Amino acid sequence: MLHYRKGNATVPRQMSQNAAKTELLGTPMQNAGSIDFEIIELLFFAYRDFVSDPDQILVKSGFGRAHHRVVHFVNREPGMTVADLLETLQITKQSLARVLKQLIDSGYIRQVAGPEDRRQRKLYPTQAGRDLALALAEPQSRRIERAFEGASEATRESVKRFLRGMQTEK
Amino acid sequence: MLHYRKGNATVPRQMSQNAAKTELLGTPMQNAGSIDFEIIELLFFAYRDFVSDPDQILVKSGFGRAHHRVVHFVNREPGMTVADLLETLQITKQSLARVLKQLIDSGYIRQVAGPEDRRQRKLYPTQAGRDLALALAEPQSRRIERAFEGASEATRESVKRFLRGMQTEK
DNA sequence: AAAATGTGTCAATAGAGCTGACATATTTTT
DNA sequence: AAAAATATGTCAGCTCTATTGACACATTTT
Repeated sequence: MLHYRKGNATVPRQMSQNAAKTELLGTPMQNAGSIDFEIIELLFFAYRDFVSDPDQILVKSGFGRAHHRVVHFVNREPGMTVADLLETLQITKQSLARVLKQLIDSGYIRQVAGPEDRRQRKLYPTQAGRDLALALAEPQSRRIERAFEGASEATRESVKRFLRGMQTEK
Repeated sequence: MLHYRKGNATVPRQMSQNAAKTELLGTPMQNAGSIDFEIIELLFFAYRDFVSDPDQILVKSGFGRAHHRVVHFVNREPGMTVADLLETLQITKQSLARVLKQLIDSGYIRQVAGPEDRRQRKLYPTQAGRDLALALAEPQSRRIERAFEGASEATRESVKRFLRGMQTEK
């Protein structure tokens, strides 16, 4: 599954010519202390390709990955506040500010003062924002369906349970 | 599983007061065209927390996520070339250059001219590089083990199969 | 009245990535 | 031998995402 070429882990010249340079390691790192390197890499490759789909769409509108996250969660939970969004994305207010402003200026998201607490800025998608979120989710959904091809409902649940278990508990 | 507050999807004022502003959507995006938004979010949160462990270690040495990837793959496949690494990480040569240079200057990785093709720069970890890669993999491995807690071998295989299926085929 | 909260904004900075262009050494092809 | 291709390195300039710290404003809570 690794994308790089296997085998041919040639021992560097120094190791045979100069005994002092034993510091160079020619043996692949594996099975060290029961660490499963394969699944670590699988997660890396899976996620890398998973985000590549929306990334391609986003460059056309001049947006980036951060815009995707914001537009996704605001669509999933209309009325969420800026504080909710910061908590969800675990980024800082300043990081969010520019991205959110651009989405508001572009007409994908709007702010409404909270009905009870008027300090709050509740966030809602416009129809354009909803359309964008759906367009971004669609290729990701297709990729997931392909990965689950032929899988039972129990398998799907196992994968979801695993992914939930990967999260830091709060 | 969502980190943001559920419920209270209050309909914004405009929607009740001004019929012209129907553009604001108050309903959560879900079940649209059989898209499974939950697993999309699970992947996002799982990966976000998965990389947070090594990130915390790396800030201490002044390195970032890019250094992690490089040191990981060079340890997994000693003797890989710069071209192999670019292919694996799917980044450009220029992006890799700075990161690789820093790792070489810091003594974690060394370059050796290819024994057959002397244009090549084969990459090898030093012992310090191996130690770093292991230190970074360790908390990730613990997180994965926790997520697999009580899972059967078949479940582990199902998860791996799913992750493989998420990759773009080449 | 004072303190806390939710948000917005400013300035400065950093890490990671990009494109395009060009240089060098080496190997392969013609 | 000459030309083309390959592997790598490097330069300049750019973008996006994210950071910290500071401060301001309106509003709510104490």
